[in-house]
Amino acid sequence: MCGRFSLAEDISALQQYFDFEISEEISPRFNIAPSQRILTVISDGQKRRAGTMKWGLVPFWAKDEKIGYKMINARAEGIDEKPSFKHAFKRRRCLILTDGFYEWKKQEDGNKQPYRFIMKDKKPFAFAGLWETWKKGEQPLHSCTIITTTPNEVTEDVHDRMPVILHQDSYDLWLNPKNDDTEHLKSLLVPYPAEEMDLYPVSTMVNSPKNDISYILSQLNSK
DNA sequence: CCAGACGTTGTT
DNA sequence: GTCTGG
DNA sequence: CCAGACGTTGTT
DNA sequence: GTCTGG
Repeated sequence: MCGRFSLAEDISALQQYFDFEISEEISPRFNIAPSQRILTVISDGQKRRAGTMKWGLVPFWAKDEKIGYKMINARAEGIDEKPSFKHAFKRRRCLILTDGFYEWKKQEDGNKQPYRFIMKDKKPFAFAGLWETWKKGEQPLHSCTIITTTPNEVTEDVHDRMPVILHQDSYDLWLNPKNDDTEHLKSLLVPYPAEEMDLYPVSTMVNSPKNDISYILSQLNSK
């Protein structure tokens, strides 16, 4: 996991829900893939600031930004010890905003069936992420990664990993750049309660008129 | 010591 | 930058 | 992560 | 099978 997710909400609703300031335009998408720019929230120590970052962490020491293609996920286990993640874990944690994510289940006939995971209350939510700044010539590149953990009772039938989803009351703790309580931070990186989540199969994940945001929303509303 | 990797998921 | 493997 | 290509010749 | 692009 977590290779794909979505962001179908309109920005003002997200802004109200997550309480951040933003100066960028973002567009809703039903299927966000690695290497694309995704909506993140960080803390400057005072306020929550939102902006886009490229999905695929490029550590500050990287010589080649292509390394980001291998850094789309970070396992929660040992995240504070891995050379690629330890710096970001200590100082650069972020939220990654979403309203659903996808996992593929391998069926007996060999085909893969995509499933969409959402909250039962259909509200947006946030993955725990890390971010970095990398100097690309003159232009700094901001990139990020999504942290994964073991599955809960809803996701385990489809996949053996799931993204770390944070509770609203732990956002500030996670984002605070001055928080260096490693054990406490790591204690947040656990599976989200299955009781609050829901899933349903989706027909296909290719770009098509049937897979735009209105289609996804109509599926949500018909449940 | 230097050189080279630094990651995850899933194996048609 | 920092760790691992040789 | 999945989906889709996996090639060359010859050039708008 | 393996790499690339999204």
